[in-house]
Amino acid sequence: MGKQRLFQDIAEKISDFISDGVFPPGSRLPGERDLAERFGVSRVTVREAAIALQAVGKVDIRTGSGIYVSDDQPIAQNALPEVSAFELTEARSLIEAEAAALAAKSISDESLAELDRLIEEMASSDKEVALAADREFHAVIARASANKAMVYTIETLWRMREELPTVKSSYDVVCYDDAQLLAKEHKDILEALKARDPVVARRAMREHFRRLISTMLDASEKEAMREVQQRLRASRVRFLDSSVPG
Amino acid sequence: MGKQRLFQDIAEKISDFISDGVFPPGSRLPGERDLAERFGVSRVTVREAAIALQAVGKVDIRTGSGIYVSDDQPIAQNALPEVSAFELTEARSLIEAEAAALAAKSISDESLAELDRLIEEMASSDKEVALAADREFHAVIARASANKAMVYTIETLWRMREELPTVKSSYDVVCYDDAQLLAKEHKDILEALKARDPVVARRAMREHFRRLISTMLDASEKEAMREVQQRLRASRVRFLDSSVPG
DNA sequence: AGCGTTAATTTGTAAGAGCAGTCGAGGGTC
DNA sequence: GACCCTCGACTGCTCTTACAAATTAACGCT
Repeated sequence: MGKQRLFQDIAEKISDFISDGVFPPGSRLPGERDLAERFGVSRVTVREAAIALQAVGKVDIRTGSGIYVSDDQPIAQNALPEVSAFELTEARSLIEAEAAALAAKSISDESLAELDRLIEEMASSDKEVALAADREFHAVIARASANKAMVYTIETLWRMREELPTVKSSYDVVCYDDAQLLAKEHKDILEALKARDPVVARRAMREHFRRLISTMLDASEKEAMREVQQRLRASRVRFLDSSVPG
Repeated sequence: MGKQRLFQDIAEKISDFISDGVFPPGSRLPGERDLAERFGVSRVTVREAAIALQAVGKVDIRTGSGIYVSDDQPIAQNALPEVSAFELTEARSLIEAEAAALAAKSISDESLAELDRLIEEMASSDKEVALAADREFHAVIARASANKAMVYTIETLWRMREELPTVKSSYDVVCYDDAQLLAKEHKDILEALKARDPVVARRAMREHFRRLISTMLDASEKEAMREVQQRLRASRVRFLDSSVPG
């Protein structure tokens, strides 16, 4: 793992210096020639490192002047936060339930047909296909809410589910151990949407995720230590007691 | 405007080729020497362009093998979507209401005191201070939900409110034209949290945003009417001018 | 046919040079 | 004294040449 490009090493070192406050935001760091000598590498390498850092917005290279640390350092805005599978599912439960409630009032017949098709696809034995169908099922409902902010939010939540390793493993364990139950929940949601009933749609979506959380908690309980068990159980009580808006 | 770095020119050209399908995702593009000759630049410059593209994820440079176009081209994942002020407010209404309901059950006394302080700060005549306090008020409640996914989501929604120009202007018009009403709504939310009542907290938060939406709609109605009037006035002037032959 | 070695290709890094843009010190003008 | 202009030092930008290291494909051997 230790053998990556040299210029990437240099880029990381410089980046660390910036993080550690050696080079404060707005300040100018030593010239290319100087840096090359300090790191014991060629100017080309320093330059490549600088360009890589510039491309991600950490520094700003000004011709004839120097390399400057960018003022707005929080470039990590697009980075996903470290959340637990439980937190993510709770958030999805609350947010997607509201999206479903919105969708119930304005969903088109085409979208309903699409959802029908996706439920069938989720029964596929191919995990990849089933997962994609699951994702699309929730995405269609999000779009049917006719609110682009909700769509974006729900997309981001799904990215967390797939891109955060710990979350992904938790979901993969839980999601497909009871396919029939999963299918029934999706059908319940679809029925509520077909009936154009926001209240039932919200409840169905919450129930879907409530069951997922429950299964997750059961799964973790088997492997977790005693104190961890208690914390999760407390969380479960808190969520299950949450009163649903009418 | 036309004088930027040469390697950036090359990077743009290559990027265009990728967008235009000349180099499909996954394909390997010509070697550095080859590209250098085609563009009439040195190999170093091609290399710098490639590194810049790699830093933003458009290509993948493999030692000893070549430069490959990345499979997942949608780099615009961190870009905020184009949402209207109305959509954003609706989404905030639904999501922050749930965060408030969660927070009601677990918020600490310290956080409640913090919220008290922030409400006072929002009364400041300095718009900057008031805005920062508003933001922090919602952020404190989000954190009190003890769900990092909710915190991140609400942070992102606030970023939309500040970074999308059209949304920002809408909010700036609406938010401070009735400071007393705004203060009362915030106090209502705080009271519900102090009472540890999730249902009332949710309702108060929804009411807060419902009123904002309502005010926004009124404002946009007035704006639309004003535009119509102006257009009519312009037409009248034009007509009067043109109907008087010299 | 399968497998290991070799050779060609490609990226990675180095060193050195000259060009062009930036910025400040110093001198000149009003 | 205040302003402007020139000039020179500094810095980034691009090119050339050269070699090292990694990968890949061809080749020959078993």
